Amino acid sequence: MLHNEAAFRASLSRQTAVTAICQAIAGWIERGELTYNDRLPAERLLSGQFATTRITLREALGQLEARGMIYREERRGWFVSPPRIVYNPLQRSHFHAMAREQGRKPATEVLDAAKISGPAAICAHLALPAHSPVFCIRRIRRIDGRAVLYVEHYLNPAYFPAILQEDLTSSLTELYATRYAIHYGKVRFAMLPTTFPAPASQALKVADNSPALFITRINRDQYARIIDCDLEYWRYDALHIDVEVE
Amino acid sequence: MLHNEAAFRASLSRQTAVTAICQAIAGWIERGELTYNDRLPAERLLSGQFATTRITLREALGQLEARGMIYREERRGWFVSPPRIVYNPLQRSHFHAMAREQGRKPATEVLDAAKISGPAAICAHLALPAHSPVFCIRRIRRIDGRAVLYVEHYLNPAYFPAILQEDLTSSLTELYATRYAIHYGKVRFAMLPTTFPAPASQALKVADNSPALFITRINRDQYARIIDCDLEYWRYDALHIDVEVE
DNA sequence: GAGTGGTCTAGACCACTGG
DNA sequence: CAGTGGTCTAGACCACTCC
Repeated sequence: MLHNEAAFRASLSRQTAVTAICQAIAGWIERGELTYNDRLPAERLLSGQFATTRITLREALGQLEARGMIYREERRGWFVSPPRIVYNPLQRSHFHAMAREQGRKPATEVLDAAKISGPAAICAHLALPAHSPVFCIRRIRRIDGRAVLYVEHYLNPAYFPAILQEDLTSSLTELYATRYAIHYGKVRFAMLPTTFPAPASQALKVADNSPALFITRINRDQYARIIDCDLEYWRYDALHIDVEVE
Repeated sequence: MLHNEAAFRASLSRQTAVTAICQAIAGWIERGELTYNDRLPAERLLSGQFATTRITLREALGQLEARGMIYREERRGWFVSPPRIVYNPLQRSHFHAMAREQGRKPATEVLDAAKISGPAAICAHLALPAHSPVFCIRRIRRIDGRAVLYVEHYLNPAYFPAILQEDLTSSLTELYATRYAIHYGKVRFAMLPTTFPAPASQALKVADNSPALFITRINRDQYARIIDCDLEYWRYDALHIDVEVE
């Protein structure tokens, strides 16, 4: 099959402008000339350096983004991706502890928290009748200053009276334990790659079409009661999932 | 903050050519005017229909691809994505059974199978000394004819004498059970989003920069011995991970 | 061989960020 | 307000697929 042979050679030796640019920039990062969270030079500058157009340059940047080597902040520029956080969704999530164990600096911001009429899908997760009242807490989480996670927590209000008056900036896990004597038990989670929904991309300052890892967790307590569920949208280059069953 | 207000309004009401095209094509799919694995009209045709350039049109197609609504085959065109396969990596993987349970048609192709000197990383996974001989089986898997998975299996040869002479097109799980009386026990898996490596993109006929879900599984048998590990590269729009611990 | 997607050029204007 | 990224135009040639 000469056709396939030719295709194969081409795919091996193909040296398009885009791949050349990718290799050059990847080289800067590997050799440490650019490090974590450093900003790349402006697109017009780079396209000049590589003697090409912005369109072509942006194609290359998009490929490096897809590989998780760089990321962008809406209208601010391109940055070198820091190492991924190793995350086991089956463990009781304690974001701050997890980050610190890996030598990273965590931070949490509460966007808002309210009692709402639960959307049908959420109530189904919580095993409640549709439109039941639920607590909704929306937060974003940072690693080393970079916003990596937009999360909506939905709580069964029966188990957490007056929790909206508490300080929701710290760990919910801890709050559950100290204030309500509720501990996480079994977890179920689902995960699929998509893009950020509008509220998430706004909060994280990413382009609203950029890819994300969407993780749903349904959490039970020590009595196997469903106590809450999380809808998590992660920057997809921030995560390394690692699951080991005990 | 007038700045933020303006930004917010813009982001809500923004109706760029790209988003308009996305909505139009998404509408075709939602209304069933295009269904699973249908090919979209040619790019030049579409760009004419939307009175725009191919660059802009391709931007829109790229966004729909990121959402998992459409996919492309290298130089063949754009197609409507079929529903995702629900996959629990903690369960003993039986690809064919899993697909059939979900009403899909599975297929497997063996690319090659050989005894090789194990790369260091693989030997570490298998708890073998570096460069130990291992069996390497490379396969691709299809759902309803669409190649969705490129996988490299690495087997500890001590447990599977002469397995390379067997028919490797069917389930390894079954082969292990019937021929070697070995059954899967505990599993560990890691997962991270990246892009396809060259051999995978070639085998699956995807652009070599396109995003993929990279899943590593390390499998133990009923005696908790590590028997094999899999390096799986999935089309990222083909999967819906769902993990429930027993 | 016709038509397709993959790549690329050489510009332009706008909306936003940051000093 | 200068500079940036986001968006868009109107073309072009090449390598490949499919008939």
